[in-house]
Amino acid sequence: MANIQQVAKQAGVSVATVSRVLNGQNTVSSKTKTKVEEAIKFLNYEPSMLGRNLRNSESRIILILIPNISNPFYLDIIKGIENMALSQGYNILLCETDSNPDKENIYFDLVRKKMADGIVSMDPAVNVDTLKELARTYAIIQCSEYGGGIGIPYVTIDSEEASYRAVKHLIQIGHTKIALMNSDEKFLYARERKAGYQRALKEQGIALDKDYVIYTQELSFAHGQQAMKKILALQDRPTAVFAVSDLLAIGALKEINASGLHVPNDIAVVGFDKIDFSNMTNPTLTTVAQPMYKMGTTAAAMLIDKIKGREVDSVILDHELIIRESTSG
Amino acid sequence: MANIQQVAKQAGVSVATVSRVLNGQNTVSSKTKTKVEEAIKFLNYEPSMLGRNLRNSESRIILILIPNISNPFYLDIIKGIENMALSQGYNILLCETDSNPDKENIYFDLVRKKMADGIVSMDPAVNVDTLKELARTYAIIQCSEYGGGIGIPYVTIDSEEASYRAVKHLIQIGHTKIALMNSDEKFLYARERKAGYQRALKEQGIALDKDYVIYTQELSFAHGQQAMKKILALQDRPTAVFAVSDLLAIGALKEINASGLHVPNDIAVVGFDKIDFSNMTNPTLTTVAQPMYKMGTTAAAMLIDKIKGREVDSVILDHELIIRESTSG
DNA sequence: CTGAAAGCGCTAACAA
DNA sequence: TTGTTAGCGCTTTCAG
Repeated sequence: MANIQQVAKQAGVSVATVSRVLNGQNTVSSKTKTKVEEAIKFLNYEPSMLGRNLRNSESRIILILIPNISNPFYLDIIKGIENMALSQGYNILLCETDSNPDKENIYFDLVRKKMADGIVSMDPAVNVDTLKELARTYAIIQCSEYGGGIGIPYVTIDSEEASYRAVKHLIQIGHTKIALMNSDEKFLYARERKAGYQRALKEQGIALDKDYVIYTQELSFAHGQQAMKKILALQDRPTAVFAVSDLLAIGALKEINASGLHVPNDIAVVGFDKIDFSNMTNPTLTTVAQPMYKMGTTAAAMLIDKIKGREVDSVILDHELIIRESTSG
Repeated sequence: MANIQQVAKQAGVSVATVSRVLNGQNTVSSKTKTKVEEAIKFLNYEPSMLGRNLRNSESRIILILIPNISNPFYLDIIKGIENMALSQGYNILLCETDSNPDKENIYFDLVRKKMADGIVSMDPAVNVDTLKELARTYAIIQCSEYGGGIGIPYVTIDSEEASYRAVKHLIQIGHTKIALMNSDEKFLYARERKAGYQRALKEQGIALDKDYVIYTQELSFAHGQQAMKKILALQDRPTAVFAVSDLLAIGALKEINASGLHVPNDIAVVGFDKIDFSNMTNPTLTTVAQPMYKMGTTAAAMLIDKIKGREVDSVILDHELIIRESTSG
């Protein structure tokens, strides 16, 4: 547990010189450098980040805010953020908010108390006012979800267009009775995905049936099952379902199977997110792929730029429709 | 961005007094306390953890080492660790090692460099020598997986017994031709689960068929599929499969379905871990439940004890066999 | 009950 | 090329 002083003494130089060697400055003669390196090795010295961080007024930690760690949707984004962060000497603190303001506040405190240098927020339910307030002082990026027009840079995909393409695909393979399984429209992405759904229907002259639009409280398997139950109970049952999340869609799949109907012959299903499990279901799930990993690296790079005081602009990434068994029996 | 000096000046007291108020010491008169609190509010002061951490030689961060963030197995353990940590004023840094020594080393460095106060390791493939070496100086707990006898405290379940019960269940419902889908036996849990499998067979006088023991390189869906392919190709096909992980079992399920056979009528399947998705498959999966959340809280509590310099003993928690559709048509 | 002052381990401006 | 020294923001003796 040696410190820089002891290394300096051991090497017979000053702490400044040791610090220079530590930080790879080339203003040190190779002789002294060797001496210092030997002393470091001899004493088994490891520089303390606590001292360095205080001195530099930085923590080299970035916060990732997600509503729920169990949602596989976030996995690849997180990996992207982490790898980019690591490559720039940052570490990530993964924070599950449960969309609970108290828990959010614990994590916001971390940046207020200088224990974190910035935040990548992926929580659509986060307290937007607090976030906006924080963003005035601290580096914050919104990822995947963004509360439009609150002036925080974001990275996302074009949800409206993605939704439009998914529904158009269903129409092209012959469906006209298409249900939408959506989130609460308090979320921007929910409004955008509904808009895309409507545009596709309208373009093909299909009237919007209000009964075909079902809202769920959560993007979970169980809520997908529940919603599908309602859809199956409809008088004029739709022949296709577009769910705004794979977890919902997988719940729907299960429910359809349980009712003795066949996917896709009786009802076709499209999900959204391309989580790993969407390829493990029976049948495999047609879904919209977001470039998760890239979203993560982009968000991290933007955040680090912001931390360093540089200007950053929002980014919209591409998406892709993955056609699999649930729409092509 | 006020600091403690400015608060002291504003309140007309010394920094020591401010610090006392901050830390809730009751050696401050209520008058001065009020003055200080007003100054804090007035200046919008937030104490910096960088300063405090350096002074206290602690980071209040604990590391969680997992091989792969995508494995749902770890989710509840992580939640348990996090909640316990939070309640004690610690934050968690989630570290995915990819079972890659270089990446492990990045994270080990965090504790060497005082950026983390301790480690909960859940990586069975972690470099045991390094871990052992680190454990001499730093607080380390092994969770769920442990490399026996290396002197690091651990929390886990009795894998041998759990495996024994799972296999016994299969025997009780009439199976005698039972395959074991196992991990590489370099992992202790793999050896223990095999031992439980053997004990159950032996107890019932069923001879061990070497062809029925299949090893997979990874605990993943894809590897479960592959392994199941091999099992299905066997001359004398087993009527039941016990997989040491739900992900393997779900892969097996998919493969059996694809081959036109029926679960459980043709082949019964048992998994291990009770991940969320084990209840979403068709049919739902019989599996062994580990008390994940409790494992997490226990590990965190043990680690914090260790950080504070207290003695800690290893813990073995209970498990439970969850019988569902994949073994009871 | 309160204040002065030392120091946690490090970096960087300035001087030599 | 190297050393001296002043902090970064906080906690905690020790004195009063």
